[in-house]
Formats: sequence, structure tokens, C-alpha cells
Amino acid sequence: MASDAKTGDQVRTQARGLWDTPTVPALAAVPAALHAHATVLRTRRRQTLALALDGGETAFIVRAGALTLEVTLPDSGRQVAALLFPGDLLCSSFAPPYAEATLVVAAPGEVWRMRLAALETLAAGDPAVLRYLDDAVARSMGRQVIHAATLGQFNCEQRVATLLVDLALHTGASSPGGGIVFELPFNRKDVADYLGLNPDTLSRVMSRFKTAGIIGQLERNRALLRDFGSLAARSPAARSLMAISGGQPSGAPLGAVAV
Amino acid sequence: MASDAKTGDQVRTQARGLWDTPTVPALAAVPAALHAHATVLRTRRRQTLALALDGGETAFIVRAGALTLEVTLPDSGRQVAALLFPGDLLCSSFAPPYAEATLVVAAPGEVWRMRLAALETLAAGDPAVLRYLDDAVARSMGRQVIHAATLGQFNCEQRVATLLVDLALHTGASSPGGGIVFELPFNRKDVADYLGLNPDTLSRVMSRFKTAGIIGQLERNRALLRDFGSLAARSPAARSLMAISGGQPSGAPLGAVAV
DNA sequence: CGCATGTTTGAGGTGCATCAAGGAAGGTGG
DNA sequence: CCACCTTCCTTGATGCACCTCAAACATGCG
Repeated sequence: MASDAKTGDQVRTQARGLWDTPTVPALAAVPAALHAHATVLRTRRRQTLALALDGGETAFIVRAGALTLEVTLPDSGRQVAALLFPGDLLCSSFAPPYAEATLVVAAPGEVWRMRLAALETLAAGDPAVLRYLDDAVARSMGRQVIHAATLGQFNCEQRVATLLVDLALHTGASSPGGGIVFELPFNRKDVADYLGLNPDTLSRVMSRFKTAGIIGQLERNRALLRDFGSLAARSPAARSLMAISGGQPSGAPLGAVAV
Repeated sequence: MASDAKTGDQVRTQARGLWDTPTVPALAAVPAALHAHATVLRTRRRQTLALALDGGETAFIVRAGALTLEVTLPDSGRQVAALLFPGDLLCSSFAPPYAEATLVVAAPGEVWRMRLAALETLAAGDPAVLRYLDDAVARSMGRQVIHAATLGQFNCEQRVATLLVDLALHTGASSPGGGIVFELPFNRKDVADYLGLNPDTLSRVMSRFKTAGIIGQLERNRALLRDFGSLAARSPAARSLMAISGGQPSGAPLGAVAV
């Protein structure tokens, strides 16, 4: 990152300014106390994490990197049900039965894995852990609800704009030349399956955004967002996403573990 | 209900037989202990329940009837994000910020309302309450994931079949004349907004199912499902839904409160 | 009865998927 | 270093599934 680049938090503040959104209470950070009770996994790209650990309910806490939760129902295409970023929590019980569900690493990083039962025991004794649990579950559900609205109501342009806003909020940093540089840890097929679109259609919309001057030259897995405002204006979920991500501690590069 | 009508549990058993699905462990029932700490609401059709009760996080436990969680994002159509049936739990924090979210009663019944904090205090001291909480949250997330796949991957016929399977599992009872009688507590617009379809398209698919002999004469808010098998065969999510609903205690009419 | 609300069905348009061909990027071996 | 391959992305032509609009038809209620 360039020395004068702002952090993701600053990007969000700037974004809030554009929309005149009041400040949101900071979300609960991952309690460091959990570290001692969790298995630390260093994740590699395309690695899949087994959801069920020898039968017991398992909890996964994303510390760095990004993951996708992929679900395939019989006689149906693959659906990316959720994108997971640092701070997010996923329990194996969240995956529906009789569906092929896998947790796939999109950007390398770190994941803490522990028994759900152990996590709940800790939560019963430590208010900070309980607060984090509540917060993380509420955030997942909130994102799922937004995702349902995205899939059910938005047209293809709104869907893509929504995803780009989300990515910018999670991985973006202001670039020296103006605009926001953010990472694209997911390939086109993953994104298309998340948005319920065809990869070709996705490509077309991205080209449209490029010629409209909203996004700039795409390198490998990286993009320049020139105009956050008009992107947010094209996504009905922009304000909600900003509020959900608003208090998250880290907007640092996906690979970095928060201290 | 006719005297020789089977309960919903029996319908589910029969449905499992059709699909050769192994038995699922019974889900945790709503602990009676919560009754003393909750405000009991008798709900009327079309009534809306305020999600945020004077600022604190609120939990809603559906005891009887059915509800919809409706979400409207700015410059976007209304999305019915979830259908709630007896045993289901909804917390106000599940609704995303900056979205117009309302809980609307579709079928009259009973809802227990309490502070989330109070619920968690009880859960810390009572394993049955904790088990119910875990279970209810896992069920909601599982249903949300299936819903995302439904919206993102299914065609209109698959979507409608999925909803009908879901309704039959939740409200169906075997009829004396063969087939399964189930309730349609939601109007067309609600269903259309849940499935991300146009009401006209929904009507067309229903007509197609009727002429195909899968469903029979629709009365007001009630339908006869003649052929569960071919309906389930048209829904990629049928097995998953059966497993999720599999252990629920009540398949009785929506209006009845389980004892 | 008459109005309001909701449902069905047809005709026609469109947004997105599908198919297919071409191009860029990265990896591999010569 | 350059051919060659694989993978991923782009972009055009075409078709279909679903939406939109509109008119007729039910249903319930005052």
C-alpha cells in the first residue's frame, strides 16, 4: 500500500460523507480471548474447509482473507450463498441439510476454527464474546436478507453495483491518484454465482461501468473505483451495506491479520 | 380437520418415505420456560409488529400462525425475505439497517416477544433454551441459504414448487380423499415477492400445476395437493426443506397453539 | 347492488441467458 | 528468448423465459 493511502475506515468515512449517513455504533471485534481456544488455520487459495468436523457443530471465524460459502442443490446450479470477510462467523449448522455445501478460500488468510459448544461456553462467561457472537450472527443474517433482496428484486446492473460497493467497503483503500483501489478476490464465475447472473452478463456490465468511467483499469485481482458516488447511486443496498460494514475494525488488505 | 386426517408429522413421514430419506434428529421445541418471561401477543391478520422495541434488541418467537419479514430497500421493489412458522425465531437485529423492514402477520396466531438480552440470560442458565436458540438460528440461516439458491438458480416453476413443498410441510394434513390439504396463508403478491417473481407469472405456473393434476381445487386460502411426489421432483430444494422441517413438533393447523 | 380488491389469461416487449468465436494473461518447455 | 497451451475474459448474434400491460373475470364487503 502506498504510504499516503488511507485505510478502509477512512474510505468508509468518506463514503458516509457522500451519503450523509450518521455514524453507526462500532461493531464488536473478534475477542482475542478466543485465540487460545481455537485451531488457527492458515488458508491457501482454492483450499476447501470441511464444514462438519467429525460430527460436532463447528464454528469458523475469519481473521484474514476471504471465503465463499458454496451450495449446490440437486439438479441445480451452484449458488454462492455468502461471502465471508475478516470478522465474520460461520457455523457448520448454517448449511442446509441435503445440500452440497463447501467453504472455499478465495483470498488466502487466517481462519480460527473451534467447537460451537466451546464458543458458547466462553460466551456464557465473557460478555465480550457474547457481544461478538450476537453481532456476528446479526451481521450474517442482515447480509443474507440484503442478498435475498439483491437476487429477488435487482436488475443485473444493480446487482453488480451492490457487489462492487461491498468489495470496496471491505477491501478498499484510497489511492494517491484519487479514487479507491480495491481487491477482487473472487473470479467471474464465483461472482456470477453469487449474484445469480451469467458470467457473460457480468462481463458486459463491468465493461459498461468501465466506459461510464466508474471503474478504472483492472489489473489482476485489483480494480480502481473512480466514482464511489455513482456506483452507490446504482445500488439500492449501498447505504445498508455501508452501515453493516461501518464499524468493522479493519479495512486493511485482506491478507493482513488485525493485531 | 376431519377426524381421520393425519397430522403434519405423518405427512412428513409419508413424504420421507417417497424420497427414502433417513430420519433426522428431532429439532428442539420452544421451551415452555420462556413463557413466563415473554409478552404473549395474539396476532391478527395484516397486523404489523414493530421490530425495534424502544431501542433494545427484541426477539420474536412464533407460537402459532404465520408471518412474513418484508424488506424494502430504497428505489427497489419489496422483498419478502423470510416466511416464519411456529417454532421460528426472529431477532430485530436480523433486519439490515437503512432498510424498511416490517414483520407482518399472514395467518393469525400467537407470538412471544421478549428482550434478546433476557433470552440470552435464560439460555446461559438453561441448556434447553440454549439448544432451542442454536437450533432456531441454524434453521433460519439454513432457510435463508436455500432461499438464496431458489432466487439465484431456480426457474419460475422450480421456485413455485419449492414454496408449495414448504407450505405443505408446514401446514399440510392428509385429506380423507387422498392427497394433502394445506393452507395458503399468503396472498399472491406476498408469494411473488418472496420468490422474486411477477404475480402474473405465479398465477400461470399455478394453473399449469392444476392442469397437470398436481394440485387440486383451490378454495380461499386452502389447496389440495394431489401428488406430493411430482411436486417434490420439481423442486431441487425438496429434500433439504423436508429435513429442516422434519423434526418440528407441530404440523397442526396454523392457528392452533401447541400445548 | 356497486365498489374495492384480488385473480386469470392473452398479446407483446425486453432483459438476460446461451452459444460461439476471438483475445489477453500466465504458465511451461524448448 | 519465443512457440504453445490452458485458463480466463470479452463481445457479438440469437432466442427464450419472464415481465409488462391491459382487459375480463371472480370474490368479498358495505
